[in-house]
Amino acid sequence: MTHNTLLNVFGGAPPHADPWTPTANLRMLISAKVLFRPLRMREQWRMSRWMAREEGERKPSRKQKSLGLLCQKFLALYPDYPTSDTISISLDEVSTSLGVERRRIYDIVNVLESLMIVGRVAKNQYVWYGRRRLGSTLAELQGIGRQQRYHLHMEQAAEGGHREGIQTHADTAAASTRKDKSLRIMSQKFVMLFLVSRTQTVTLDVAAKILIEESQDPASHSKYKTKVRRLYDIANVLTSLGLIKKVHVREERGRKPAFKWIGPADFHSRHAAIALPEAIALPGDRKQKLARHASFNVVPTSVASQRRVNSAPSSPRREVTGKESGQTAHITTGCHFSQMTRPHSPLSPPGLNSLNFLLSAGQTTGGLTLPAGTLPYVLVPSSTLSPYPLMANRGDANLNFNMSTMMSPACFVFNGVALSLNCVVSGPHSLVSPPQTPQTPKEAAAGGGSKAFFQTPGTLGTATTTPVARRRGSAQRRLDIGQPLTN
DNA sequence: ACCTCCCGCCATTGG
DNA sequence: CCAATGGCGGGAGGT
Repeated sequence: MTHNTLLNVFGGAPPHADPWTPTANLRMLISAKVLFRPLRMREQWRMSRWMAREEGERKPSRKQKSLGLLCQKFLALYPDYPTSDTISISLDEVSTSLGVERRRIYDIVNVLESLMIVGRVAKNQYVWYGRRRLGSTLAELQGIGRQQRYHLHMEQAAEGGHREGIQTHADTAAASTRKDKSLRIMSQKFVMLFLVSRTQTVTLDVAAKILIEESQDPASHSKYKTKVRRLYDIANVLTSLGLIKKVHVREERGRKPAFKWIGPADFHSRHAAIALPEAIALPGDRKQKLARHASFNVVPTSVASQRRVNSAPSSPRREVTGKESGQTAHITTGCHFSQMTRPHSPLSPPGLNSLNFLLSAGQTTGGLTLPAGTLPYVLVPSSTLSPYPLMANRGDANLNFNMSTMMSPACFVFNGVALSLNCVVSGPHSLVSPPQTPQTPKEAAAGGGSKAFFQTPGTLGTATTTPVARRRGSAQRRLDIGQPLTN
């Protein structure tokens, strides 16, 4: 059974072949919704109960409606390891298909998104990544968790310790006006706790305390109960993902509800490509300056040498240049500009914090297809860029390349600053079509050599690189992400 | 009686 | 302005 099949069942026909609503009454519920749209949900619910009773049917029982169960149904609709990132999810269809209120889908999707099992693409539209990125996501969360010293937080919270004790790195998260104590964020933090814990066990109690403690919103400091409720929700989804399981921890005062990590523990081996040397840590001060206008230059090197490049001062280096500041930093594997679409995700703190151009060989790609709205991957067909068949960012759904910004003259905006991101690839293999596009003055000033760019023909859904005529020699080619497009 | 946590109201957001 | 999101906590089911 292919994705297509699933998708067809999913998107196409009316919801009657729905495996999750075996009983007629649910179906009726659904049609009732359509007919009586103006009715309040509560009444609809009562109505469905009534109908069920009338038909002498099994009442659902609260348990059978748990988020966890619902999540399992959701997961069952898609492959764990899809071969491409082209499976799209429509919340409408899912909620109809699973026969639940839309609100519930948001709960699930939010925690799935926090683990990059799905990615938000647009309104009512997500992409399914499955577990393909799970390893790297977990690794990243673990890294952040350590960096944030979450293990210390845990010890502290465990003994009902004081508050505000530990320095959570310069949290420059100023003006975080956002109501982002969201499920997404909570979920990521919750997971971090497991990944950082020696025993890989986390009590809801401790988790809740930490979450409250971190919440910079003083108003939420007294909402322990609410936090716990949310944690249960998250835990249910994580459980259905097979990442954690419920347990109890012994304590002098009896047992406390807790969860234990039973998911993958070795994130490193898998997906070697993604595990390549990454992030260059630019010295603090430079970050800002570089962020004003980052330009990433990639100089040809044999693929082989790339693997060890991180330590050896091998051939021509890839480098990052802050155009306006005139500063240059050398990097190893490449870069990835990370910024989030969604505010304050622990996964990618705002800022130019890491750059990853994955230049590993052997990646399979055709043209590239981008989910409308984001650019999680920048894939360059190996046929046109043989030494560098794949350029990808971290698979970070938060990466802030979205088509609309790409199409604006401003290129793309980062922290309110318009930027252009250039990846210059030189050598005989790098080929991309030169733009027939007039460039902004600024652009012109910045560049040298012919420009190539990602076209986004027609729809916002695709970007392609087109091979350019014969290229030879050491001519430099540049690949600009964020060029204004023609039209 | 305490642990879970579903349900849906309604404030926010985003388009 | 309206639809899509999703914070939030009352109160009911489960044990």
